Formats: sequence, C-alpha cells, structure tokens
Amino acid sequence: MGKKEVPSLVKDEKLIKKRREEMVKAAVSLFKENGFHRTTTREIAKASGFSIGTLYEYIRSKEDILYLVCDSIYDGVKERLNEEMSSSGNTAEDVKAAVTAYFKVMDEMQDEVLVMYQEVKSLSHEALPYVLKKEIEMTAMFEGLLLQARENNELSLSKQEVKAAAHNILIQGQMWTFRRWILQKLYTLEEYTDIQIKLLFDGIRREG
Amino acid sequence: MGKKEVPSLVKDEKLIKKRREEMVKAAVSLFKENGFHRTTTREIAKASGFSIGTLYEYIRSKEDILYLVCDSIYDGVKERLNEEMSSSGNTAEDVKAAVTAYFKVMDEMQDEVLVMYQEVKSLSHEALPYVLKKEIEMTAMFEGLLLQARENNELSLSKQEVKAAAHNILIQGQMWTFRRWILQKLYTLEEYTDIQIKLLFDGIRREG
Amino acid sequence: MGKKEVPSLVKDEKLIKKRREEMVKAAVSLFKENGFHRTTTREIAKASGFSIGTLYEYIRSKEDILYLVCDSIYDGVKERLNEEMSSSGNTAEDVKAAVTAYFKVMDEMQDEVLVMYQEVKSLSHEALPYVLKKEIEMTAMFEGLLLQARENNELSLSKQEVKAAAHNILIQGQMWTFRRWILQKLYTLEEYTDIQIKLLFDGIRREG
Amino acid sequence: MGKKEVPSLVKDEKLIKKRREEMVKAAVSLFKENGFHRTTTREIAKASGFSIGTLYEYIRSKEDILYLVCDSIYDGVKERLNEEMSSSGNTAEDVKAAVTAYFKVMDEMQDEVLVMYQEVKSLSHEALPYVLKKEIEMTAMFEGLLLQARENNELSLSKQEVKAAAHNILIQGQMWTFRRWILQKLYTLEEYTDIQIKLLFDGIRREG
DNA sequence: TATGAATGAGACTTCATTCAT
DNA sequence: CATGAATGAAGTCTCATTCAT
Repeated sequence: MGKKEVPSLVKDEKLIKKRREEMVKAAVSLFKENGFHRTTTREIAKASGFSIGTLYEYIRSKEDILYLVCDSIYDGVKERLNEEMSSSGNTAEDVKAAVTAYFKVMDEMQDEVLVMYQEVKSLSHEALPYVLKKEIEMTAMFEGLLLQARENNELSLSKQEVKAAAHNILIQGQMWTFRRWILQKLYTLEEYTDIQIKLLFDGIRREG
Repeated sequence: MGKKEVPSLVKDEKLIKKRREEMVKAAVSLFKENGFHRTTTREIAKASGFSIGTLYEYIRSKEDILYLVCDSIYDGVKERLNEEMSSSGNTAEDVKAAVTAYFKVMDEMQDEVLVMYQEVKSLSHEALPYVLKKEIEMTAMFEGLLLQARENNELSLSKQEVKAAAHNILIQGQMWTFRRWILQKLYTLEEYTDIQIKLLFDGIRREG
Repeated sequence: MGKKEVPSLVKDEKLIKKRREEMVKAAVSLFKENGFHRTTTREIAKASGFSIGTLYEYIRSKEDILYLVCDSIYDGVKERLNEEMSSSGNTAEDVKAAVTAYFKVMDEMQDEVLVMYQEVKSLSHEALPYVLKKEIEMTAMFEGLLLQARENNELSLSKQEVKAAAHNILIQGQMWTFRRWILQKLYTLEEYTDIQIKLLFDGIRREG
Repeated sequence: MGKKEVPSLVKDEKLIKKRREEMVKAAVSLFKENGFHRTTTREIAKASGFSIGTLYEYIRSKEDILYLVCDSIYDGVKERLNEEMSSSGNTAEDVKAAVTAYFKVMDEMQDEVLVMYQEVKSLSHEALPYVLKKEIEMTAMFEGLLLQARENNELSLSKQEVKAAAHNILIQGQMWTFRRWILQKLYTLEEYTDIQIKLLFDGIRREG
C-alpha cells in the first residue's frame, strides 16, 4: 500500500517485523527525549535490546529508522482512528464524533505524534513523499466526512472551504500535542474538544 | 524586555549587534536549506563573512546562534506586524484586518517562520522559555483583539473560546508556511485568508 | 607436494574439494572486480551458492580463501602450461615454443593471473612462502629449458645470466596482464610474443 | 603539470606542503609494513605526529593519502633520475648509463617503489589515470633514449621493438624491488645491472 | 579584535566470525 | 552438514570548540 521498501540483511520476514517493532519503540522513546539528531544509533540499539551490529542487520542507515518510526506512527494513528470511528454516517453529528475520536487518539499518542511532527523534516527527499502522502490521506478522510454531511444539507461550505476545514481539524488535533505546553494547561481534552467543535461549527460571529 | 543574555568576548556593543545581525542572516539562510543540525559553525562563519575564530568571539556555542536566530525572527515578525496593523480598533472588521495582516506577514517571512518553527525544539531547556514567551505574547495580541470585539458585542465567545480562537489564528498563519507543500498548491494567499476568516467567523454549520 | 594444509570442519574430503572449487571460482571473479580487501566473505558465500555459515565450515578465515585462490591459480597455470608444452626438447626453437606457450597461457588466464599478482602480498607471512615457492618452480622450469639449449650450444649465457633470463621471461608474461592497459593497446599477443622473443634472443645491439 | 588537485581545509599553501610531506613519509613507512588496507588513518595521523582531526584538514579521504603517496614517489624517482642522468647523449653507452642510473634509483628507493607498485591498484578510477600517466612518461623517457641511439645507428630495432624494450627496462628496474626476495639473494645490484644490460644488448643467442 | 590551524570525542557504519538451531 | 541471525571491535570521517599568533 505504497510503503517505501526498507531492505534488510535478514531473511525471516516475521523476525524483521518483530525486531523493527522493538527498534521503533525504543527509537520513539529516545527521539521524544532528545530528538533524532541527538540520538545515536548505539543508543537505539541498546534501548532495543540488541547490539549495534544487529541493528544494522535490519536497516541500512539511521535515516531508515526515522522513516520506520514515522511510518509506524502514522499506521498507529490510523489504526486507532479506525477503531474509534467504526461506523460513521453522514450527519453533522458524525463529523463531531470523528473530531472527538481524532483528538482522543492524538491525546493518547501524544509522544509519538510529537516525535513525528518534529522530525519528518529530517527525512530525506526520497522518503518524505511517502510520509506526506499519509498526511494527505488523513486530510482526505475528514474531507470525505465533511462532504457527506454537506450532501446531507447539514453544512454550509464551498468545496474549497471543505478542504481548508479538513486541514484545520487535522492541525488542531496535532496542535494539542505540539502546543501542549500551553494548551494542556488551559484545557482538559474534553474542554478543548468541545471548544474546537463549537468554533468549527459556529464560528465566532455574534448572530443577529 | 526579557531577552536572554548571550555573552560575547567583544566589548563594543555596536559591533556585537552588527556582527550578530550578519551572523543571523547567514544562519537563517543556511538553516532554511539544511536545518540546524546539518549546518556547521564553519559554514555559518563563512557565509557571515568572517572566520570561525571571529564567530566565537560573538557567541559561546552553536546553540547561541539558534537562539539569536529564533529571537531575531520573532522580533522581525512583530515589527512587520506592527507596521501592518498600526491602528486597530475594536470591531470585528479590525479582527479581520489583523488576521489578514498577520497572514500577509507569515507569507512574506515564510522562510524565517519555517526555520523557527522547525528548529525551536533544538533549543536547550534554558533558552526555550524565552522563545515560548514570545509565542504567548503573540497569542495574547490576538486574544486582546478578540476580547475587544467581544466587549463591543460583535462576537459570541466565552473567555476560554477566545483563547482557543487566538491559538487557532496563530497556527493557521504558521500552517500557511509549514504546510505550504499542499496549501500553496490549493490556494492563493488571498483565497486562503478569505476562507480562513469565513470559517473563523461563521463556522461550517448550515443555518436555519 | 608442499601445499599448506587448510583445515576444515567437514570430514568428507570429496565434498571439501568440491565446495572449495566453487568457492575459489566465485572468489576469483569477485577479487578481479574489487580486490581482496573490498570483497566480503558474505559476497563470496553468496556467489559460491552457499551460506556464510557453510563457507566457514570449509575454511578458517578469509585469508584461507586468498591462499586457496592463489594456490589454485598457480595450479591452473601449470596445468595449462604442461598441456601446451607437452614434448619440449633442448633446442633454441624449443625455448621459443615454450615462451610462446607461456605467453598464451598468461593471455588466456589474464584475470586469474592479475588477481594473484595483485593480492599475493596480502597473504600472511605464514602462507606467502608456499606461493613464492611456486613462482620459483616456474622460474626453474624456464631455467631448465635455457640450460638445455645452452648445453646444446645454441645459447651464449653464463649461469647467472640464465637465471636472469628466466626471470625476465616470467615477468614479461605477467607484464602482458598487469600492463594490459598499455601493452594490449600497442600489440596483439602474437606481435608481443614475437617482439619479446626477438629481443630475448638478439638484443638491441646493431651488429657489425 | 597535470596533477590531481587534492583540496585542503587549510589555506596556507606552504603549510599544506609541509604537513603533506610529513604525512606521506609516515604513510609510506606504514604502507610498506602493512599495506594500504591494513593501515588505519589513525595510525597515519599518529605516525605523522598530528591528530586525526588535523590529518583530515589536509586531505578529504584515506584514498587521498594513497594518491599523494604515489604521486610523491613518482616525483621522487623522477627527481633522483634527473640528478643521475644529467647529461645523456645519443650513444649506446648513454643508454647503458641511463639503465644503470635507473636501477640505482630503484635500489635506493626500494621501499617506496614497492609500496607504489603494490598499492596503485587500490586507487580509485578517478585517481588512477594520473598515476598511469607518470608511468607512461617514464617509459617514454627510455623510448626517447633508445630512439636517439637508433638514429645514431648503434641499435637495431623497429619502432615497435623500441617501445617493448623501453617497457622491459622499466619493469626490470621495478622487478629488482618486487622480486627482491629472490633477486637480491642471487645478485648484487651491480651484477644485476650488468647482466640485464648484457641481455638487453646482446640477447641470448649464440652468434656464428 | 581577528584569524585559522589544531584538537579529539564521538558519530555512523562495516564485516569477519561464531554458534544455536 | 547447513543455515543465518547475532555480535562488537574497529574503521573512516566530522565538527564544535580552543588558543597561539
């Protein structure tokens, strides 16, 4: 499904999956603490529980780890999101439910999201598109929901506005993580969610 | 005004200012291209037009440069913003004008904003608060504008919503830079501005 | 016949011979391309058609491979040479025929000769003598031929000169391979052979 | 005069020359002992009397050292050769004198010649031509001498034979170093020289 | 003040070899 | 006998920083 192939010297596919998962888990934790550049491959190997030599049996370069991390996080987000929004229909309420679910996932996966958010830019030109593609897919998901509700005559939006609104939702979810230093002092997740939904639907203009 | 002191071996304050400006200019351009970590102090010295030895007469460490860069960019943004919004009053129209002005500044200073946006996290725990403080100040500015218009009975917002709306505005301006890869394909700056203002004021709900 | 023992974990002698032949063939081809040091044991195993683990069942170290390669090439050269000079007598013509045959073999086994020529020096102090011994044997062969022709009153040479001439012949054959970048542009093998024989027999002095 | 540029981070040209000379001297000595591949950059730095960091101020890569070594050796050989053969004329005697001088230089610079002889092949495709060019130049030198003596009616040689003879002389000089393990047991330098000159001029055929 | 050569800790990566299966 | 995952010592190279001039 459009992933970048990361070659490994090891043949056993199951083992590759397992080891890479251990690796990614360790890496996320380290990147969270020190960022990608300040984390050494040795640290990652150690935290993963294997030797530096073994690490390089499963990747070609440090950058591969970053890619695997980003990829894995996106997959995690998507998976959790699917769990949360199993059956969404085409009403405004469904949009709200989706936003709520999305914010909840962002909250749960704060660390991962933050890492990805701050380190994607360190990906090479080769790997970046694969990750941006996922970002676009997620935007498209919300776009789809908004469009359905619009068809259902519950929303008042031009097509261009739909796109912008979808981006806004996405960013506001990420904002909860990368502006946590201020937002999570001001609001609980529930408050934040309610307020953003209110602003999204009604705007700030005083009616009448 | 709450800046962090960056010591220098040189005494002449005017010279310090001048050299640091050259340095920051060179650094921004290099950080934009390669990021903070991939840029070497040697490159910065060279691009600044002086030797590596001289560079270290004006800063203590590479991180100092990053701090000076971030600091300088914030100052730049604020300065430009003040120019654009010289006399803003307390109406909804004034809020719109401010948002428009802010987006315009973001657009003009894309590269700088992007650099700052992506590299703040590399600041040490010591320097970070100084920069976050500026972010808070900027949010406060929009918060102030929104509050005034609310006093003026033009907006329908709780205090908590005011804060959130201010954050949204700020982030949507930055978004124009860090999501340029997609947004600037979809919209012109004017379109983007209009749409975001529309969404901000009216939300997406179909009335009636 | 004075070979160095290379121990193996495997008992079946026939299998050892077979596997080592596969190994040497692969190694020659790789050494030719990248040299001994730039070739990895993994590559050799792969090119040989078995696993790295299996490789080490048949040798103790990478250097063993180099020794086997050198040894095998010398054997190859000798074998081919024997085929070419089946029945050589004691005349000057026999010497010419031998030189011609030797040059022909060098030409045919260029790649192997080149590999050996360039990599012997990487052999350990322990293995080197075994290979040098073969070089001496080959020289002795030409020395023998020259001596016979001398006995036959066809050559004018002191004993010391015989040795030197034998060395010259040997080196001129190898030269055809390790100076191929220039010699094979200047001459065909036949031209090269004829000229070297002429120079060998008649020298460069103008008679009379 | 057709040298490859090896960039340095240091600006002072004189210093570059000095440091590189120290470096090359140390490297030759180490390469002689262990070969290029078994010698580490750290060892070279240490033997040169400076730190690994300093080493890399004067070269870009380990291979640069090898190039500098080869280049320097060739220059050394040429220089010594020019000293020895200051005024050579166009007689057969002059050819003999040149060969004698060349063998003498080879003998004196044995270690260097050996290193170069064994390690040129490790040069990259980029650097190799620069070194081969020098080899061709040296061959051309002897070719020139032979041609002059031929014009002078002292030699009996076709043009093609002249080239081959020049190559033979060159290789026989190098042979004195790379076959030292046997040749220098059999002959003194003077004997070797006399014999090779005799073989070169008169060949092995019995006259009459 | 300005310069730039020198430093060396430490980064990433490779690869010969082992050993449990 | 065969396999291939695991190991870690060791290699090359970078770069922030210092200090003598």
